[in-house]
Amino acid sequence: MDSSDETALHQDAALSRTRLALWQKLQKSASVIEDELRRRLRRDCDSTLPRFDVMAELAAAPDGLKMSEISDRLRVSAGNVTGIVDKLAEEGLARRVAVPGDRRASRVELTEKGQGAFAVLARIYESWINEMLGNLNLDDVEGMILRLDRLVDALDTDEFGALSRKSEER
Amino acid sequence: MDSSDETALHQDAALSRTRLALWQKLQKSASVIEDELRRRLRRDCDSTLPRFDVMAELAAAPDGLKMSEISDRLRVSAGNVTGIVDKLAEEGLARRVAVPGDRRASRVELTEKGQGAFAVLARIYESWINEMLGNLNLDDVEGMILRLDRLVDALDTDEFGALSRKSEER
DNA sequence: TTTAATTGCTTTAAGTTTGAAATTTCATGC
DNA sequence: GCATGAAATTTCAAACTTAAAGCAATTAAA
Repeated sequence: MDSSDETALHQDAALSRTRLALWQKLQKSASVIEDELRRRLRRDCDSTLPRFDVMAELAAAPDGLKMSEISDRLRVSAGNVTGIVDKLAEEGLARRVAVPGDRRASRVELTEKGQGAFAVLARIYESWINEMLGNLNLDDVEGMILRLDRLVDALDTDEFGALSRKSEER
Repeated sequence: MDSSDETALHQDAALSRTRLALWQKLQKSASVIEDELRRRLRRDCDSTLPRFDVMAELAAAPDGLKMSEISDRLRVSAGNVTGIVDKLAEEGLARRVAVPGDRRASRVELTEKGQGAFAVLARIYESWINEMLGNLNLDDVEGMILRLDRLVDALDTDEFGALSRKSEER
């Protein structure tokens, strides 16, 4: 092994360490923000993050979504979606609609009440995010989006099982 | 309201939207990576992410940590830490040590077996991260670290309750 | 057809996580 | 001393999650 090989190895190792540090910061940021969102949703809106996430997916899908589509997009188990949708339905925020031609499946959609409730929630939610990310300026935000897009592309591509489905399906 | 006010408002609204988009990407990246780590830890190492996280904190603290310190640093409930440490202790990977002068508290530290086990885990873990973040080069990584540091600083500063404790205590 | 395989969803059991008591110990003021 | 409040953990119940099993309906094959 000559010295240029050694240098290359050393650089690889250093980059690996730096990537690890990045992951730790990414993880911490995400969990700090998520915890705070959870707390505020519970405290101020009598709701939860999983419910908000499901409603957000439904609000973005004018024709509703099948249970399996919700489960794929949010990357949570099918059984879990059943429970969340059950509760939204109990509260009159969402409903299951029969799919003509397939009696196994059902489409889930927001009720009018659900749409109204989500519209309120979404505004508050965005303002919270805007507050929490308040010290990142436009350049920062765009720079990070650029790099995260690249990261997500790689994660989707790199086989990582169940998680690539989302982009494949679109 | 004159036109310059309107422009300013519009820019604020646009920035708010962009920040929201950033958060969504951040959240997705983190959860995709986390899910994959969870899966691999279970499949290849017969372990879990919370256990790994606790061991990592302990490994980085030569004198061990109090239960409350673990709970603060990982931002999980105190009751949860009790359970995780119980299991690590059962398996001989960690132990509780009495704190002289305070019979309420106990200090948790890795056993030698625990240190050995963690050393192995940590190498594998870093290689996984290095693989998953493989398409981010040094510039990307450093650019993101820079911005995430600023974000974390703001999150710590901005009162956000329980979450600022970590940095305050150091 | 009849059979087999797949799909979409729900149910169940087991394990996590949390938030709120409950417990024990420490610290302080009186 | 003694009472009161705070601190460090643990216990406990409720909510959430997942993986696996189960069902019913659909599709494909023989």
